[in-house]
Amino acid sequence: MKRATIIDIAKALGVTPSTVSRALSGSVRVSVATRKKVEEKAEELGYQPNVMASSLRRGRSDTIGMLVPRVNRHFFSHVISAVEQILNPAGYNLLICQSYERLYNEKLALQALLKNRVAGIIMSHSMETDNFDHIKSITNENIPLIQFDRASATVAGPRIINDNFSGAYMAVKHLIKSGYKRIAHLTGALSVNVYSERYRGYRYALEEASLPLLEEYVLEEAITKETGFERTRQLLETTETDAIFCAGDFSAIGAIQAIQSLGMKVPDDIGVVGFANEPFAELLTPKLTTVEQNAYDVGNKAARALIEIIEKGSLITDEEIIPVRLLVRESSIKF
Amino acid sequence: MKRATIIDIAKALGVTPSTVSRALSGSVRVSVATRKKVEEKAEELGYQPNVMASSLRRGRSDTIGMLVPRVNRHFFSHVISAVEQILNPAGYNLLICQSYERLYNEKLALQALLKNRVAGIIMSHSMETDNFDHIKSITNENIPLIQFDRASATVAGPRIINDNFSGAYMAVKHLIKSGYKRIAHLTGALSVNVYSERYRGYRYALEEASLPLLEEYVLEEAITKETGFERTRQLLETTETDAIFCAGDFSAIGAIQAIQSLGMKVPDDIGVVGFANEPFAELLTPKLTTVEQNAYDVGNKAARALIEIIEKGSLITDEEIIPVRLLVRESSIKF
DNA sequence: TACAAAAATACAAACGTTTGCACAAAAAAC
DNA sequence: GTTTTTTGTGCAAACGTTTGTATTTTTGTA
Repeated sequence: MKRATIIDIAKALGVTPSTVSRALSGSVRVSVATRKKVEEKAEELGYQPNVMASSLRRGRSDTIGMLVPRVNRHFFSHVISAVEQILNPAGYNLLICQSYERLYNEKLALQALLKNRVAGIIMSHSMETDNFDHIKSITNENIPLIQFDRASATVAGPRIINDNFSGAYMAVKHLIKSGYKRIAHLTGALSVNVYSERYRGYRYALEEASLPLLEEYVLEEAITKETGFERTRQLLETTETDAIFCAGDFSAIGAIQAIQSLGMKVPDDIGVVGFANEPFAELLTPKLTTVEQNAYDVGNKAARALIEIIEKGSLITDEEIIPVRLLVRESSIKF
Repeated sequence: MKRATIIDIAKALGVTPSTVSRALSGSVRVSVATRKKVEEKAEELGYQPNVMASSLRRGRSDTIGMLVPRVNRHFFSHVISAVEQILNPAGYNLLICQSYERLYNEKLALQALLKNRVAGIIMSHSMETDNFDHIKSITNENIPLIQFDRASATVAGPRIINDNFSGAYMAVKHLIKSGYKRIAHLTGALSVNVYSERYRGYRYALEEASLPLLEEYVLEEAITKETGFERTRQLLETTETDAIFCAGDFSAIGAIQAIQSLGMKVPDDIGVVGFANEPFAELLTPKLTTVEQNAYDVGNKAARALIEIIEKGSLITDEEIIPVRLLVRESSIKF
């Protein structure tokens, strides 16, 4: 009834557990004959190595912790998939946690990863996170940490981030080129690098075109469909906005619905651009112009950087910026 | 530099590791005074229990394995969230794996979970899975297993599944009531319970209305947007279909696009109903009528059933059917 | 004050691996 | 044919907990 151990294999074969261990781990210090016998016996007994015992003895595990705000975001789920594609073949497996955008959950998850003695962590912090001490304590514990997308420069270690500045710049420049002049910006907490960078890109594009940067055109805390809707109605009732650059596709939906609810048309009356290229973006009417992020590259680079640190002990602390792409569709072209 | 252990705490306090262990685990056999001292010292040293050592000694872990086809499906991600809401407070954490709809990955993931000695598994199998031996071997190993959504009755243990039959029946009955008569069905592999049940509901609704069940109206392997598109074009070019019941929202998008690409209109010429209520369903034009599943209930029940088995050793093998809801929107009402 | 009962703590083994070191047997070198 | 080297195994300790049993200390009772 009990699960087979290397001791069972050893006994059955008349050798010692150490030999079995060496045989299974592919050590050179064991003859081909015994290795074969051990492998056969292991198969026969349905042996599955006990990773706890192994990790305990070796002082490290082959589990990588991955902490994201939510798994069901197009970007994050694709990063996860890319990370798995690198990590699994390299012999690691992923312990995936979600913060659900809450700082409290983020701290809890980090604790859980610590307790599980993960070999490293790949994370993107929550929207509420504006203090990074709990993340710094991870690197202080000497656990390799890679930040991606949402990342603080105050935390040591590599950061793999999207070119939020250029994405925003391209988006707003495109709106200007399309003839829009009073461009508002719906965004999230500016304490999050992602949003501050997009805001910077927005400002830069306006400056470049000598358009004024108006205080009342920039609305924080507008990142969900609901808040996007509310802020947009408010905006349209109090200002002369003719276009909205949203820092996310969800708020862009809200914006479009608000615009339509006021009897105006997208893109004829108001132009809209989103960010992230969620799957629904091209299904909306009008199809949403948005900025596509290269989730595959982000995950790939993050995973490789982590392996580099774990296996080579490199102490790299740099920022890798992954290019983004503006997808021009219908919501931003008026004729 | 090294991480603190209970031995360090014990030494610092002049007691034995066993006392520390009991103090931290809240055993009654330890005085309040020492418990307090231990807790303070633990805090001071930044002690984090080593779950590997603990699990190894106890012979079981507090990790639950969760295996789903993909995390970025509306339904699955919400089930995960519901499961976490039950399991985390109960002291368990989740090891989430994805099969990406491939049998090979599913087997690999199950192996990984076994090696990690998870205390139990909550899973929904891949679309490719038509043989369940690898899943049965889990229950043979005496690891508590809960199947949800996609589940085989040949595997022992509880199954928490959506009322696919009723959902399909309601959807098709609704189409019939709306005046559609030649209703086609786009679905997935009928070896998957989910699809066979939806097919059964479809047939039942047709029978009830004395409508003929036509061979050429039922198309398997049409579950993605792309295959939905192709099958629908093919369908419209060779038959007199006037409505399509899709076993998933993704194929419904494909169907709608195919219909529109042939110059026809939804719902006026062809009615469409989907299944799953993906977030984009209500954003489509026309808004997609679809069947909503109660992911929260599914996850909740699955998690509770698992805890029941782990902690009480119950040997329940039953099927819990979670009600679904038809969301009537625009794509299925012609005037 | 003595003694039993209860409470608190100590002891030691065990969980299943891995690995440095020792050692024997076989192969190679002289 | 002896010595040296190589190759394959065995021995035993260690990783950090938990827990049954033994032992000590405290409390309560006569």
